[in-house]
Amino acid sequence: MKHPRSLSSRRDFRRVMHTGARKRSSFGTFYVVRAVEDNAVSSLGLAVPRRVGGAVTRNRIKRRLREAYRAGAPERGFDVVIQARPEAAHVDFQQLAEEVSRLVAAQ
RNA sequence: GGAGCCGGCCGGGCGGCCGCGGCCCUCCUCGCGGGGGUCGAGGAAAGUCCGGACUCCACAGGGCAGGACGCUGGUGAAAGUGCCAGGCGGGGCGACCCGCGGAAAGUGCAACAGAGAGCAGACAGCCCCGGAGCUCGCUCCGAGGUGAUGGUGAAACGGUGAGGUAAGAGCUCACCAGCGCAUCGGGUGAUCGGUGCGGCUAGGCAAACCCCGUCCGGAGCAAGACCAAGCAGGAGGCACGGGUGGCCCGCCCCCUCGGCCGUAGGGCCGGGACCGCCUCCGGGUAGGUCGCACGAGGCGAGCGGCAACGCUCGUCCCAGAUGGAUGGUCGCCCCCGGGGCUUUUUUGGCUCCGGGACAGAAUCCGGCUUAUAGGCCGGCUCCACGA
RNA sequence: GCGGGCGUAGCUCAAUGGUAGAGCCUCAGUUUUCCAAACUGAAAACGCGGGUUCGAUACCCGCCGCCCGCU
Repeated sequence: MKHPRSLSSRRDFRRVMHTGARKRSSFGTFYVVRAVEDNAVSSLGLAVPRRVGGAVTRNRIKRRLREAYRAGAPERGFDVVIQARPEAAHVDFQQLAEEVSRLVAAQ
């Protein structure tokens, strides 16, 4: 399975965060919305604020979340924003991947 | 064996599986595709404290203001404590470490204590003179002398000795320390050593104002260049061509159109808008390419130099993302800590659990500073013991 | 990337080279039947580490934290 596209523009972030379904987990808040076209490649936006750590841990969180998404979440049809919390750096990867798949697929 | 000083280096390794970014090659069903190869974070990539390269502001001068720096000589493209070597002063038993223009240009500052704190000062004390008293080794009163003694303070206007004196005092002398001038010698120099003379003392703080010397234009790769796409302008002010940057001065240079003159550089005359800048409101776009990865470059030899470093030769090509790649996960080994077992101690073996730092390139480079688990190497000092 | 400002009692702020102060808060006492108010008293601080100075909250240097601009 391939990695999802990355969201970049402020506009896209706003769209997903305002119109999407909000779900919480121990390591972050999820915003999930159906993509405009059903078989478009899914998009993933990662919001990792400065307060969770330095550049190293923030990058690490983003990499782990991307990998966790790739491991099981739908390849097509969803736009997702994950707002990370400091716990995301320490959560077991197995648990992280299951949580991401479950919360996205539940939509 | 213990304690310590200085310098340099590394900063997990190997292998599966699944992935990411750049470049090259290749295949086809040509696309937002497949395959192969290759490269892919750091010693600090960090903080942004200095300095440069580079780009734009069209370009150089003088003065003022402002800022930075400050022993000497090297080195380096440059630089606040860049680095190396040296000088002087201070600290430490020592290896070593820390500091560095000027206080006899001027202004200013010093709480409390203390008699007195900046051309210093009589509280006690000491001494002399006059008077009075007396138990006649003194006491009291008055006028003076004195910076040797006490006490205060961070700091009290050289130290020791002798002479001198009523008591004292650089008052005089000798030596020492320190200062100035002259001079000799060593050193490129900071400065060191010596000789002579002078006057006897000139305090501290410039990370207080300041003085002297040296240096400094501004902005920053979101610089800047090109391409593409796209909308809708309005109000006010400034200027009446622009340029100079914080200010001033003088000077110089550059636009366009028409006409005339000149071989030409250019000159003269006349005209000058589209437009420009600033502030506010409103609208559009925030895509691509270049800059952008060969450089004050890395590594290894040789030579020169005490060294920093330089020169020559050989060899290598070594990240270029753009919401931002260099990862996720598993196994083995290594290191550290803890528990259990093994025959007791030391050494060791087996097994289980936990941990392995600080930290992520964004134009590039040279420094500085700060963070950092654990480990390696080299040089040196002091103490104790032994030979 | 470039630049600026601020860290002082629990909170909001002063003082600027010598002893750090005010208001609110807290605690104790007086007063009151009790509470409040009032009065009296007390506790409590210069972000951290070096340096300059006799002496630093202030001056200089380096860190740490927070806030704000410009592009």
